[in-house]
Amino acid sequence: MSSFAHQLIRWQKQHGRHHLPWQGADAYRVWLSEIMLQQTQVATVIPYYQRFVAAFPDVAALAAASEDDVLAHWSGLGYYARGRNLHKAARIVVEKFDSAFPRKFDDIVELPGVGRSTAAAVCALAYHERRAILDGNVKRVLARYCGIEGWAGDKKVEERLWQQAEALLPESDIATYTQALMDMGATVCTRIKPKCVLCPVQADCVALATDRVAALPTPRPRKAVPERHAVFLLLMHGNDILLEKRPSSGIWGGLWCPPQFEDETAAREWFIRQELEASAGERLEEFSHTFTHFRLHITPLKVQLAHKPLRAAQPGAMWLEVEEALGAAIPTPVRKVLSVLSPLLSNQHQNRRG
DNA sequence: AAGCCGGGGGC
DNA sequence: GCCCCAGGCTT
Repeated sequence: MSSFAHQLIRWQKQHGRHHLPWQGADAYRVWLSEIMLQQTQVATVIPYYQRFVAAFPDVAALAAASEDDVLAHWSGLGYYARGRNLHKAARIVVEKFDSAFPRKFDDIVELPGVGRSTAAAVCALAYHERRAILDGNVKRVLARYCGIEGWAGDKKVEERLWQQAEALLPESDIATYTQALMDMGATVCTRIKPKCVLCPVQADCVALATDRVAALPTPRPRKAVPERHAVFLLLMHGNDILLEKRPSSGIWGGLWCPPQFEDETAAREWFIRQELEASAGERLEEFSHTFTHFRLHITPLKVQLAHKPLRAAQPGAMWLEVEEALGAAIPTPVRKVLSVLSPLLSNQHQNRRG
């Protein structure tokens, strides 16, 4: 066994994390945790994971649930395609694998939302199979340990990292080793101010030996984020608000939001076309929401309807009490607006979904 | 290869 | 503010 793997396994037993809620769990829960942990930090995931397994204790329960219910439990976690794919995958597992989470890597990696690294993580952690993972932690650890230059998003760089990840695998103790890589990256080989004096492989680290720890891994090239504007039309009737289900592709796919417009003029035109009559209108305080690739400035426009709408809500739309809406599949900025709208709600209720 | 897809932690 | 996080999918 390489010294690298041996040192990591030894380090893990004494200094690794041993109380994460999905550790030692079955393949379903390991898979669920891995999906939630994609691009999301452990501390953020834990409360979502706890609520999720309580609601959907096994893959059959998840498959039996509605996509809407699944997304309601995903609300606030972001990257909602993960939630939609998770639900889709659960139904595939029920149909194609008789409700037993697949045992083979080739089957797991075919599930929607599961790529090479996530499939390998499930195989290594749940099945103790000899598979290499390559997530953010591993990329950082290997870039430093092996002294690999270049942004990991670059195809050639990523291929080198995969190659090293495979080459350094131990013959046994795969689950412990895999967890060690991630725990090391999360607690010792951190992005900023790494604790090299505590590192079990400091003696062989190329970055440390060549004084490049702070420079590796090479950061992603940055671009300016464009600014966009939007109006949220908060159509109220008493305590009820109108929400529309967004198309499954694009931002906040499959989630429930107030009607959204590019500007106030577009919102007014839509309002008139719907033959609605307002008894009062109010422009609420503008706020902004930042995504990875743009910043959205949101102006909430609150309108009290004079009469109850004659027509029922159209398909893909629904009227909900504000309090109910806070328990639905809504993105964070909508949660923010609804919380302002309903200041009488108790803190406990507002925080229920985290 | 590059863009899209959220939200938050930590500095 | 900035950068990244137990990535994968689409174009």
